[in-house]
Amino acid sequence: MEPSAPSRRVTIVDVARHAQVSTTAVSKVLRNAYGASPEMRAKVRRAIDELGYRPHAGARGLRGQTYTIGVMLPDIRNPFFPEILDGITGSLEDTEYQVFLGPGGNGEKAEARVTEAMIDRRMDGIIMIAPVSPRTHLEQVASSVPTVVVGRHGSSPVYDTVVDDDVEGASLIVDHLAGLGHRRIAHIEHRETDPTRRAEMPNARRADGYRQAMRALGLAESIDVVSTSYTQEGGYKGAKELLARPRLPTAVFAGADIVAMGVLEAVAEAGLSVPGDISVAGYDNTTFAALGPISLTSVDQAGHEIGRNAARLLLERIADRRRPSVQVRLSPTLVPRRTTARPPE
Amino acid sequence: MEPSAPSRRVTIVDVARHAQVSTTAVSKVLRNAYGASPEMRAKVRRAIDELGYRPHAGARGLRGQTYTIGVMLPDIRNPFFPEILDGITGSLEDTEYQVFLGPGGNGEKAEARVTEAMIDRRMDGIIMIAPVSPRTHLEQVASSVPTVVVGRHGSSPVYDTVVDDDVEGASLIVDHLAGLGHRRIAHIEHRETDPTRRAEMPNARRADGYRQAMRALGLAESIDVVSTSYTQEGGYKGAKELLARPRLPTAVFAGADIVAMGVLEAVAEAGLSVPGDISVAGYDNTTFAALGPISLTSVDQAGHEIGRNAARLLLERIADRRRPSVQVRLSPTLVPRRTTARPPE
DNA sequence: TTGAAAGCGCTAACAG
DNA sequence: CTGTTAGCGCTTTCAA
Repeated sequence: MEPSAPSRRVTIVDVARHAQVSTTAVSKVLRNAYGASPEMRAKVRRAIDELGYRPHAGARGLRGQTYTIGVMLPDIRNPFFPEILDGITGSLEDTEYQVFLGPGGNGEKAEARVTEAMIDRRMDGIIMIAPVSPRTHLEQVASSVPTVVVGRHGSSPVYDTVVDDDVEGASLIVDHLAGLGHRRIAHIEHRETDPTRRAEMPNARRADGYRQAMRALGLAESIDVVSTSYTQEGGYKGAKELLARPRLPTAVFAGADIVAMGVLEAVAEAGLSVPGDISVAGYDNTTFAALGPISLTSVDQAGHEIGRNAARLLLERIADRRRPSVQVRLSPTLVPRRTTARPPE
Repeated sequence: MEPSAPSRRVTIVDVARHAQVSTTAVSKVLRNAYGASPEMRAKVRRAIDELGYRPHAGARGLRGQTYTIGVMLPDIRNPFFPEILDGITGSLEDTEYQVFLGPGGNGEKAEARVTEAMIDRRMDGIIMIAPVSPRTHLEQVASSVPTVVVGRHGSSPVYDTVVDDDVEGASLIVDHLAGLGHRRIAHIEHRETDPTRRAEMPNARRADGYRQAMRALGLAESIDVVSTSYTQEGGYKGAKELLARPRLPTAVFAGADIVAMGVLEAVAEAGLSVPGDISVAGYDNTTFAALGPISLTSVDQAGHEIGRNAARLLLERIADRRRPSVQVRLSPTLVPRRTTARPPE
């Protein structure tokens, strides 16, 4: 076997010649386009199989579509994304479209690089998962290619959105804890200063949902929010701060599972037990939340459903670029586990 | 802002006109190719900036390169991949190349689909991470595009490889446990029947490494391997089996962290404590192994280094497709944590 | 050093 | 229903 032999690939011309038809005919068969008799289709398909022909996506893209969907993933480490991704690829695997993930890694700049790269490659559509870029950038992307934005609140006329209701998710947790008898329920949020992001980012909505739910339960005076970041360290620091309060909270609602991990660590260090002395809840129902030694009460976003909807909306928008934008909102569910229980007497 | 307005993009012709030069000149500047005076370069670059021109990757690919690198990822859930990915993207971010991930999901078929899609898009190179496909498929891919295979033992003349030494990693664990005083050290492996895969897949090498290390320590008669799968459930079942032995092992080396999670669960169910009654070790040093409540002893593969090497080899091979293939082998390190300790008296 | 012209592989527009 | 023709946006000859 030759190392990467640049042997000429089979082209549409080869197929046409082999099948004794025009390239146009082959093209029509490839695209299932109108204007080819059944016999011709059969003949062409046979030639394609016999020659092992595969169309060159780049060349197709020069005139038509590239049959490529780009998914921008800000943080591949986030254990919540695989579910969404499965939903997307599952919906697309019976289509001609192929999904490629662009690692959006490090903030706005990396996101911009990836989206530009997707546009440079004329991808037919883009799904942006929990982007942190300013809205103007999202709209700029959306104005040049069909786009669906996932995990970001607020709507735009130029892109469709799919979100899970973070306000509802937060109240699921608060209600659950209050139902167990807790009153001093604290929350650890991700610090957010930018006003647009305060309105659009899931973390901010969760904090709002917490406040709303507390008020609805008549626990307004117990509202206690610590601002750190959605990291294990953020959870650790936030919990340290809470554990220094004159009156300890009996429950901590961490805005994300990873934050809850830091909380568990700090609580253990303080010699307190979970859930005996203090209940802890997270958000996202990540893989490790379910692990035996952790067993963290959390909120499950219907990741698979989110992905399915995103894919569906994108296909619809590719088919009709000027239809009005759509917003899909899904509801989360509570997953109670062993880190939450009745407060100490 | 128009919803996805198909407004004509700036092309190389626009740039050429704006700069008052030929398209050939612009092309040369784009590719840093030989044959353009400094003044011309400056003029062209200015035009590019002024017009906000970005080359169409697909069109470039029709004659030259696509400046796209594909990374096939079999299982996006595996917490070990992000490190490798960071290594790859880090090495490539100062180049013209853009990385896209292909979700290889469900076994050979999905892997084939993704690699074909990458080839259809004329990606300039492919990195396959821990592929499960038969070697013939890997070689077929490699024969049509520069390829680096990561996390798979055995070499091929047509592709380069980067692996972490799994035999060494296994012996790190066994030596660690033996050093603590353990003699009855059992191992849970991933069942592998295919002979090529037994030789090439990391899981099989780990099992071999375990046996080798046990023999080297004179513990040959204590060798005890249970074959299940690299899943939490596999770990659970494997541990159940081990806990039914007439003489219990004092330590269990699980072939992967996720397997160790299942082991911890089974051990807890049996009313035994870790590491008091039984020590447990994993492999991969995944994110959750470090979490406080888990604190699992594990083996860290130098993921970042693996990624860096893979990217470097790929660029070298893209530059010279007929150079002899290269194999890089890196060494893992032990990360002792709280799940391993001296055996009970 | 520069640019004109051909062509990469495909699809769209059109004519038969 | 079928085929011919003209590009898509770029790189690569090859001549000037």
